Amino acid sequence: MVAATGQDSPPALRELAPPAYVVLGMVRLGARSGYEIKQNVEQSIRFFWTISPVQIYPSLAQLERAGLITGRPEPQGKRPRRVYEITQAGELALRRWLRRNEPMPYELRDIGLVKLFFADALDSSEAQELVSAIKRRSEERVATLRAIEPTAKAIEEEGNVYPLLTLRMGIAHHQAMIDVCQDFEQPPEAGQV
Amino acid sequence: MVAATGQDSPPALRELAPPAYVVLGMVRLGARSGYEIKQNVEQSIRFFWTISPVQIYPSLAQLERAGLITGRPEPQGKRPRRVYEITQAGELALRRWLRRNEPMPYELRDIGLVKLFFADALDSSEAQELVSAIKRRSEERVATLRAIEPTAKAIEEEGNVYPLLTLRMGIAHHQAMIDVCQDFEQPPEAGQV
DNA sequence: TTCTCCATGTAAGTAGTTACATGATTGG
DNA sequence: CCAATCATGTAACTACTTACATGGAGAA
Repeated sequence: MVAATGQDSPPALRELAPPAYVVLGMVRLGARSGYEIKQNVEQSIRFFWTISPVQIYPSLAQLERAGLITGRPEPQGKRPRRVYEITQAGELALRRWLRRNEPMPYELRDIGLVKLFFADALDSSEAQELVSAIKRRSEERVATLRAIEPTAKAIEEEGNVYPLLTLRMGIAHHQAMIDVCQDFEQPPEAGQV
Repeated sequence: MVAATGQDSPPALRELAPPAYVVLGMVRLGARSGYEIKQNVEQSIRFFWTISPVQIYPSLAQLERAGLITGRPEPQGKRPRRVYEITQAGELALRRWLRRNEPMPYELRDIGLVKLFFADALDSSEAQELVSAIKRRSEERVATLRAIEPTAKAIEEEGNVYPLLTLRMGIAHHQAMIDVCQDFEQPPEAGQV
């Protein structure tokens, strides 16, 4: 591909990029302003997708031009503020994206695992220290995720069950890493339970 | 930070970036040329770190200037080729990096989980289809990783045990996601085993 | 009054990818 | 002789991050 850089064609007509769908989905779940979207992302999907204000505000404008959300000014006193709602067209576009069966690459970038991979260069006690650093990191992550569980359960009560599912995945995910570290530190006896 | 863009100071003296350490570590494990490094990465750490030829060759040059590896030409016939070995200084630098206790951010970027997070927008059968797509993806990943296990075990026999550990983590990791999907598809009866 | 939060952006820089370019060697 | 692989690179582009800019609102 050569063209379609984004300067030449009106963004409203081009295929939406993932950040725009994230914004659209968050508006659907009740985030009203760009600021609220950022807050909600930090409380939920940031563990598998990040987005910054610099991406959020242009995405909101693009979605509004495309008629997928409607915005109206709702200033707090003299502080400017624009609040949004999803439209019928927006609901449809979101569902179409969710149904679209396209490759979903799972991209992990983890210096910790890279270091662990090369840990044979260290002597054994230092390498063990690396293993427990990795383990501690996952333990902290599990604690962070558990702290979010009540919020996710409240969202579930309101009829949105999938945020809780992704949370459980994150927890299971890191718990599995903790278990592997533990096994490695104290190898289970063969023939024992 | 404002300066230190890389054009102005000789790269040999600046702090090495992660890709350079990846290259250094791979040379230590026996990858001789840039090409071999790329091959080995594709067989191992690509699941948590990727690197392209465009990063590899400049890194090799930088490491050589810094005295952490030594290279000599070893053409295959008329095809040019440069092979490398790690130096004492290189071993030290690698160990210093491995020991350095710095934050090790765990960065996951996964459109699949994002879609799952928003799946309440779909009706229930479509959402279930998404869950099984996620599950299938992890099953395929586990199969891919299992196929690498023999290689990792061979490397273990040669005295490098940590590559196998990171492989086991990857497997456990995705197996945990599979289990969560399964639980969600067939909720376990409370009070039952 | 001063600090933190709310709210929205611009400008510049970093890290990385993809596409392309080149050409030799090996195996069928 | 033709395709796949070996081997090394350059140039252009994309996506994202960080730093900065601005200023009102509410709380201590």
